[in-house]
Amino acid sequence: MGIAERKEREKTEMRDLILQAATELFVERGYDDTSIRTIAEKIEYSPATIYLYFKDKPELFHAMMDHAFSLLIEKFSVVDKSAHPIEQLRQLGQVYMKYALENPALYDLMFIMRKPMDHVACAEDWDCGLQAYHFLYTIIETCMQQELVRFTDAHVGAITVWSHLHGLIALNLRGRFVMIPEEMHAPLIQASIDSIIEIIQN
Amino acid sequence: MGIAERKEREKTEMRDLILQAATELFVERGYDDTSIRTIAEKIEYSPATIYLYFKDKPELFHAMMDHAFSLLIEKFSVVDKSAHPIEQLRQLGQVYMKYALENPALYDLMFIMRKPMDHVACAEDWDCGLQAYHFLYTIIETCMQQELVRFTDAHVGAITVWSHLHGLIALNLRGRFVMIPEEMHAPLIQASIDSIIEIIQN
DNA sequence: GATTTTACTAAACAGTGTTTAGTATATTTG
DNA sequence: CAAATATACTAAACACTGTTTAGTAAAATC
Repeated sequence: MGIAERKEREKTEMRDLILQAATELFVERGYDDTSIRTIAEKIEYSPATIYLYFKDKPELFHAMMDHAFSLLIEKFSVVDKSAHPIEQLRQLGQVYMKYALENPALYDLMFIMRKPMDHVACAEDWDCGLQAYHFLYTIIETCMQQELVRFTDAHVGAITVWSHLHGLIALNLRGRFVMIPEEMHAPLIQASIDSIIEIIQN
Repeated sequence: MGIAERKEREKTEMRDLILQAATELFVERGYDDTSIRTIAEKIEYSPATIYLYFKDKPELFHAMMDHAFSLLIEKFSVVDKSAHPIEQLRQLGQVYMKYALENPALYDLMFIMRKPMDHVACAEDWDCGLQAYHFLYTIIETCMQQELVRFTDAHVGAITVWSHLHGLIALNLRGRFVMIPEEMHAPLIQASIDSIIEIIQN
């Protein structure tokens, strides 16, 4: 049955084509200006076609978010697992911050926007997010086992670190750092991972 | 010239009426479902009337944000200025977190949403935000003068504390804490102000 | 009392996400 | 191979959206 296989291949190719066009538009124009019609126009299909591959606009952006997470998780793998746990934490943090600064639109999609999470009710509906979180959690757990950090609960520790980094990125990304000169934003964010590590260490 | 005064009074009354209706709708239905038409319907005027009082939808929501900030700043005044600086910081943080938990929609408007910041280019266009920030900055400065905290720069210190608190609220508000049981969210946020203070102290 | 200003609105415009009915083409079946 | 079916796609419509324009009563001024 070679035909069925080919059809399935064509189906995923079309899905990827839509997703890629949507991602390019979203990165350069944002969510509101990435309409179903402009995506359709870019790939030279009718708007209705997109609904044959995605239930609605939020689901399309959920798929885009999944893909963005796979890119981040891929980058997480450069963390040297044989290094000192605190060093692992530093590396993970730096990869995270670098990703956020280099892909602001995708970071926004993954951690700020409401729309891609519309169909996410329970934890299982967001396993890409859980997977990324697990990297941090595991390292914090290791740090705790070796009594390197001041936390008594690994979740509290992981969320403390994550929240701090996310807070910086999110306030910056959504234009709330107007009191800080623009050229200081990136250095401040870059330096934050070292300062938070210094602060949580025993 | 009593007529001119009355007209001006009526003008601000109408503005406030629109703002109040818009705020009520926004708090219970969110930004997207608060259309100019539904606001107009609620106050029993035509949609075009709203444009006689606000340039566009973002400007209306900017005014709403200004008002939300004035409520927060009002609450900031309960901080006991004769108390120990660290205690002042604790009180300020608690007021901030309480406000965020009790007014999630308004917090979102003030610190996350893009739309109300559309017309904000420079720092002067956001003086409500700067004013709120100044409360935190001043306390951190006092803490530094008495060598109570480990910071060498008051802006870095203020932003460290703010980012941590904001990160927690923002991740929670935008549904990214799916890995933590729902009933733990509020306690985690409530406790964070104490944990961050413990961590930054000398 | 005539004129101008003010406050408001009906209707339209161009755009949005989404659905429905219908049409060619490709595949399968008799 | 021809007929029947399934597939992939689209044109057009629906009910919205933010916003603008032209026009109309009423109020204020002269």
